Amino acid sequence: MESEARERVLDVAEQLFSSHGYATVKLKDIAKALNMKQASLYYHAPGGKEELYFAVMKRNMIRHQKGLENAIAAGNNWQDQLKSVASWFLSQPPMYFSRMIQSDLRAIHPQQAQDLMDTSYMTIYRPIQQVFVQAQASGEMQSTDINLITGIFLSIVEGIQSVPNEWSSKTKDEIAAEVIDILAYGLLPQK
Amino acid sequence: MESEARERVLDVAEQLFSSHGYATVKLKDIAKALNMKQASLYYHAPGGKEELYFAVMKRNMIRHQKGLENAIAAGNNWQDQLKSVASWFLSQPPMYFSRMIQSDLRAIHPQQAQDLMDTSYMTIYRPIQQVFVQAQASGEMQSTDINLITGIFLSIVEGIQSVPNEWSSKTKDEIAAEVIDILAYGLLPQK
DNA sequence: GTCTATATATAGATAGAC
DNA sequence: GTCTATCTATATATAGAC
Repeated sequence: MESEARERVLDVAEQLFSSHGYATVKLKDIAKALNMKQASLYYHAPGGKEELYFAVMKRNMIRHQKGLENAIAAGNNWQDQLKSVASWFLSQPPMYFSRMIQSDLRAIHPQQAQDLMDTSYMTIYRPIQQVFVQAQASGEMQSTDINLITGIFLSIVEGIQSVPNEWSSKTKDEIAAEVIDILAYGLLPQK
Repeated sequence: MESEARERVLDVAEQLFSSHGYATVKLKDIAKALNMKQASLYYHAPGGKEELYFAVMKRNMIRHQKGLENAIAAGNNWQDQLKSVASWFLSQPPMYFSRMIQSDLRAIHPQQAQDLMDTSYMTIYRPIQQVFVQAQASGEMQSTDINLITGIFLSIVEGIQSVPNEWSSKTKDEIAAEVIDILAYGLLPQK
């Protein structure tokens, strides 16, 4: 049971850690965004920076699990499911998967890093992978390398997250739909 | 004119900074990979960490400019050009563009950050963008949002960089070719 | 719950011997 | 060119007042 105040701390920490990474974000930055002093954070997060990061990411992943479940259930074919999944991601603090793996997890204890790797696999990677598995099993999609296309999809979503708003008058949802249409014409069975 | 020894320092620093980011990599890590002590780095890089990062990234981008130029010249149609471009990237230390922008450049002086942004635009983004511009102008590709598709392509290449080798028995070049084929069937003019 | 003050740890940078 | 020793700066963490 998390207190209201701790939730607020986690929210701000999540936004910053997600956007800029573990090492780049200082406790002072988080405190500043909350209009408090660095030391005050230890009331809400007695375990310090590393535990705060761990708690933030764990909560993030559990939320994604539910969000993705709903998103996938909302679509009747894989294109709609992926558009819905993309919308979900774009409604959340940006998730830079590759940076998490290549940078952030290297800076924390290996056991906690492994935990987050396993958790992200179960909560994020696997649900999306299953969309592709089912789409192929039912013949709605060409046979391609499942892990490859899952990874590519996640990369693309990450890419959309970081597209500057000035580059386009489109909303990110519109961009996502456009990209998935591009993917679709290549992935659909030959007509 | 860079000395042989400084080149070696830049090589190692580039590998580490590119893979894990500015804030995560400590001067001690770079020194260790070179079998020397942290303080010894200052002989080769008197400007310290920030200038080392700047020099490394600048050199990286200039090398990419030449590599991309050759890669693009090697292909007769946009698919071959992109495969060649992807091969080039995959032969280089991984370049995580979004992390550079979202994390690394925030940690250095704004003026140097702006310089690297501008340089990366000219040396990396623009050459790839031109592949799409020309492909569309000549009718070999459907009309789509140029900046969008350029960004997506870069995201995908980044994604391939970080695909663990165990996931697939394919080489990264094979993976890249496969992905571009997927893109192609969606991007080619309707038949 | 948040503060000031401060302790501790880590990282970056400098001086000078070899 | 690289080392040891050390200084300084920054960041994390703790203590205790309010």
